[in-house]
Amino acid sequence: MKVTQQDIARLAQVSQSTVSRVIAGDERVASEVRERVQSVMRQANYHVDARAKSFRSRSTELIGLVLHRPEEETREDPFLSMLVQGITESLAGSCYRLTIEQARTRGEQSRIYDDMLRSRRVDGVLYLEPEVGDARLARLQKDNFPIVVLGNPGPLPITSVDNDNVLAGRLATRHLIDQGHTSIGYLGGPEGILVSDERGEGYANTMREAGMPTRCWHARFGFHSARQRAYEIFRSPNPPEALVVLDDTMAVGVMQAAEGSGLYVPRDLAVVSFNDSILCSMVPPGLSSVNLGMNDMISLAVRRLLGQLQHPEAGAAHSRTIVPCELKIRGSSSLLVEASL
Amino acid sequence: MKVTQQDIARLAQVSQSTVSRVIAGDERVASEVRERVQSVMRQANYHVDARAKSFRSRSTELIGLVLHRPEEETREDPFLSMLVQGITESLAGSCYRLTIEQARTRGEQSRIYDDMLRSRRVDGVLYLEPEVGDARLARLQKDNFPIVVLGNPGPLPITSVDNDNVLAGRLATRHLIDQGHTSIGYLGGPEGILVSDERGEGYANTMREAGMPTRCWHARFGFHSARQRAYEIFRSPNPPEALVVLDDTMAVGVMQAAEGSGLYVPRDLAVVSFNDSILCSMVPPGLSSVNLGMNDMISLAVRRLLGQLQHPEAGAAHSRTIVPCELKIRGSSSLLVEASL
DNA sequence: TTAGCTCAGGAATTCGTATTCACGGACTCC
DNA sequence: GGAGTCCGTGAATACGAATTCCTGAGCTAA
Repeated sequence: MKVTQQDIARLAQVSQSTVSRVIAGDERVASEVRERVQSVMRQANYHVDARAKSFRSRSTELIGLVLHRPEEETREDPFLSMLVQGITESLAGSCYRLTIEQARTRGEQSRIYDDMLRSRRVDGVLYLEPEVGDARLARLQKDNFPIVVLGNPGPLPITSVDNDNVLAGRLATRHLIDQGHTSIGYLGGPEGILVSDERGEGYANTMREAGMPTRCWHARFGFHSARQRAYEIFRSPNPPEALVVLDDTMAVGVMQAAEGSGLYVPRDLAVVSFNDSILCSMVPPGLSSVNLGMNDMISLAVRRLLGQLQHPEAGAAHSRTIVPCELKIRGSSSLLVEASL
Repeated sequence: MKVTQQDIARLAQVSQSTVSRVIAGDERVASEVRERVQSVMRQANYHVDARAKSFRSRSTELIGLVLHRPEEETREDPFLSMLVQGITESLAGSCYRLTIEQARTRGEQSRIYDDMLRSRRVDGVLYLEPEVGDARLARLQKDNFPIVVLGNPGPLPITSVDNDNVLAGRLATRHLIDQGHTSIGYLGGPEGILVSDERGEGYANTMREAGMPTRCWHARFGFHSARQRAYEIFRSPNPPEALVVLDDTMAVGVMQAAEGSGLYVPRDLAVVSFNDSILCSMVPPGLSSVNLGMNDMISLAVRRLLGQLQHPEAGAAHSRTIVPCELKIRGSSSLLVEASL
């Protein structure tokens, strides 16, 4: 049988309101009464009913992480682990929990939107990599729903935490130019993916400024797809001698294709990618990668979201934070540092 | 202003009960009325209030994933991605969502237990890698709380999905013996971790049966810790010529330490590990690994849990499923397959 | 024809908590 | 010493949907 505040109240000879107050930590209840109630609660093994509480207080104490990629693409990608672990870690100490909402298709996006927002299944959301002109995002913002975008929110006045992907693309490209390369290509993700386009833009700008021709390829996300595309690139008439690659997972695929094609990294092919994940240290000769400060981004984004949840009235205000990025040079782009994984 | 069923009822000239019935898909409501109500709901942009619904129906439509490792250990480990993605994928189509509960410390375990179970914040849990004799697990079971253990539940009558870690340890060790190695060691995780002990047991049994001496080392989880420990191992007086390593992430650390110690894999050191994750294909010369059927385990476990949620009365019944495992041989343990990543 | 039955749908109740309002006593202040 | 204030507490209410109970109309069968 379910123990309720009513039961506790009866046993402790107080009213249900008082029990509720004790639980809420209301200062105004006499310490003698408080202790009596607490003792009864302990004895009766009472625990607040989360559902009733969330019904009454209009808060689920849940924040949603909205992903827009299908499982296949992120399965086994350490990026997701980093994200999830970073969020739960940042959430520790608050009353909030993380729930994951995966929007595979348009239809699912719509369902999730209704579920989360209109039904108020979560108190706020972390929105990852919105598409350009995401209508749902605009509506969320208009409804003043607590939301923080991890990435570029476009023109919308939404609080966001992002890294400067264009700059990151520049850093990577600049580094390869500094190494003396002139034939540098860019391997991005599927067309229309913002981060991919932005990094590609940084690449293209830098190349143009250096008076060098740009060459861009696209692949689907993930190791296998990148490896396959890289094989094609190396078989092409005039393969590049250096590649900027969208992310570490894909870059590892590229490096493997290079090896399979008889190219030595970094001598025959230099590679630089993005994220600076654990993979960079794992694969010889070490993968040069732009550290995008994801951990900082994540904890900042969570902090911003928690702030919004605590001060819902300050809804109009929004902020856009750009986390600095930094190139980590490893063996894949420079003979000098080959030993340092 | 919040739109409620009451509002819809007024607009559609019916009672609130009828609106509720329409939403629930009750057959007994006249199709004419049903359509009228549905049309009004659409126009008014009505959505069920998830909190009220969960309060009344006593279901949060949430399942919890209970992890027992601190963030540091799983951060960037593709294993967690696999887990999370597998679960959300298996959950697609059901009304349930995933929330993550990370139990870092004893105190947190207790808090989570109260939160999830006693407060009924989730409808059921997937319990990962319980510790031996986990008291909370016993209580959960006694309370007939929907739960499926991913791993070994010990002597408790709890539905579980597991792989045969002892057998997996045997397969790995047998393979190394078949390759002609005689000096084979085992590098496990922290002492007292069940999966690690079980795989080590399979290793030890097989070695004993072959009349070979066993040598076991321990390291903390993760790439860096394993790499460091491997360096120590290779510097020891009489280093092994083959190693069975607890998981892929750690094995990659071992292989890197081997390279750093001037040992060539597989010639000077053969390595076999567990999980058969994407990492195995990523690092040259390919990492031999026992595929533990994690994807099958995950989808099975979710299916079992959903079954329990649908038929709570069948609480007494429990099942223990062992997913088959299979050794994938790659370059790290055999010169013959060096080319196959 | 009428007792009995089916069925759509309305009225009322319920879930457990948080919160508002009200009250009586103790206290302060002029 | 009376008016106003503060404080601890209890009573009552609200939250929104699901569900139970009930009613009245239409139907069937004897």
